Amino acid sequence: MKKLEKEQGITEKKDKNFVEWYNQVVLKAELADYGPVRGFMIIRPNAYRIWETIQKYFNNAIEALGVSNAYFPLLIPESFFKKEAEHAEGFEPELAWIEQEGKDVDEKVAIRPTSETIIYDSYAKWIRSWRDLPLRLNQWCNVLRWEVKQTKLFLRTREFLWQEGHCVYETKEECDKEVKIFLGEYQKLCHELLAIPTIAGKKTDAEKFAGALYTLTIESLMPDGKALQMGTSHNLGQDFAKGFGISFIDKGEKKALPWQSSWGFSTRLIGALIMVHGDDKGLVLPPKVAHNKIAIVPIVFKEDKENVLKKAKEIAKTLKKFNPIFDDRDNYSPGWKFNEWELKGIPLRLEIGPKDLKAKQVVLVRRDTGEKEFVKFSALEKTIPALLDIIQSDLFANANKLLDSNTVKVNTWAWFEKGVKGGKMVLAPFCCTESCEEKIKDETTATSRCISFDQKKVDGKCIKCGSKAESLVYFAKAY
RNA sequence: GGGGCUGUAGUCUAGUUUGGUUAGGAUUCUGCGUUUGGGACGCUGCGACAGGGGUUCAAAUCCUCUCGGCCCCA
Repeated sequence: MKKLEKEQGITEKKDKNFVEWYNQVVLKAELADYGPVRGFMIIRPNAYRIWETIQKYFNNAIEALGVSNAYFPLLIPESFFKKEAEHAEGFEPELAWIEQEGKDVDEKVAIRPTSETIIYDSYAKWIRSWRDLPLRLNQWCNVLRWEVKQTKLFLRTREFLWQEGHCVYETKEECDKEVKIFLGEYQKLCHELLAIPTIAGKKTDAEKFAGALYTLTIESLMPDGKALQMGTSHNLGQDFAKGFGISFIDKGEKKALPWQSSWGFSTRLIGALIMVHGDDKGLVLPPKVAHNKIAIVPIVFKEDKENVLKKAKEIAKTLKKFNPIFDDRDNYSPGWKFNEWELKGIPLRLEIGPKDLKAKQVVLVRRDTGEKEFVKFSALEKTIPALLDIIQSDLFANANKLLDSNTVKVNTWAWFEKGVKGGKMVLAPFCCTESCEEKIKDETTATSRCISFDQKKVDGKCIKCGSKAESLVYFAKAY
């Protein structure tokens, strides 16, 4: 019996061997699988559901902000990469070029690593007047970046799914404002839907998006002490407009260059979700992310079999809006089913057996805490939504505690080193020069995560070089 | 970029040191029956040496190349 447990459940402890634990959860909860080509993953239905939930949530949010969805081509002509030098330089090492041997090809093409260039080529044709602005489009798609680093399911794969928003504005002010608004939407998505707390800020020049004026980011800390970038929003300035010939006639009847933004998050978020909430039994889904919020397990014996099943089915029907899984498989024991639904992260389990039938009640069990509660049939429809809300907010509160207790403010190099080596998110005064950033990376492997939005007075000295600090900056080892 | 480990069924694994039965076991899966309050049991059936080349009477085992997987460090 023990052997069985070992082979089918999660056998690694989250706090003992995090890497192996993570792989087991992803594979055994049937979230993803390895593809036949190195660095590519198969997203299985359990994870794709999560992605669809995220999409639905986010589509609602951006629609309210005047963003429409669209789709642009997968392949990008080589010449497009030459129109914005910094951008091209940043992505060049990771581009995958299509080779068509023996065929007559006009121009070399690459698979998109991101879609700025191909989208802005169209924008140049579409934008004529200030009346065409602002233009706000988003696309859901896959992108390809030929990573040479170790790949990791959801966190770093060569192909991944994401959304990328691309907006065009008349003025810098408008652009600045909305770059921040979209970042705020990301933060809301992480906090409210995924129950993952984040820190918001601005990237240093060394870490900003290739070709951007500046990049805003939200960052979270994973349980193994590595930071994960959850979403970024860039003010691209006017360089892309220049490069791609996007211009408009402004209200003063003069030709003007617009300001542009782009913003994105990827299926990485699913990786974060697994890492932050999962436990030694497997995945833990926040109720709002879970498509199936309840697993109903009837406990049937020979005698009362028919009655128990009948009542269980009836309950399943009344709880339809929670998309319950009705598990009446007779080839598995109840214990087996409990373990399976725990592994897969279903937020609530509802047990009903002959004893419960007599007492007109069911047993409700929370996935996150394992807490059991007897609930009368009549109270079910009220209790369940309330319980789901509590689970959602408890998960966020716990994750928040973890982030809080692992965020430290330091002002000496010794504390800094100790902090980042101990897997903390470290807030330190920093001069923001690339040379200092490079040194820190060499010595500690930590990188700057963001310049905190929360800048009271900075009168300290740079943690590394000792010259006057410019800002308070978060540092951590990162994914 | 540097280093290490590894490849036997869907999964885990024995066998490799010292070449030699029909490659053994567990689990999954198929089917039947008995079961069911924390990974049930009996019987039945299916399923594997990553690939190429070499050495040999004989290769999962030795040599070699290729392909793949995993981990650590920069």
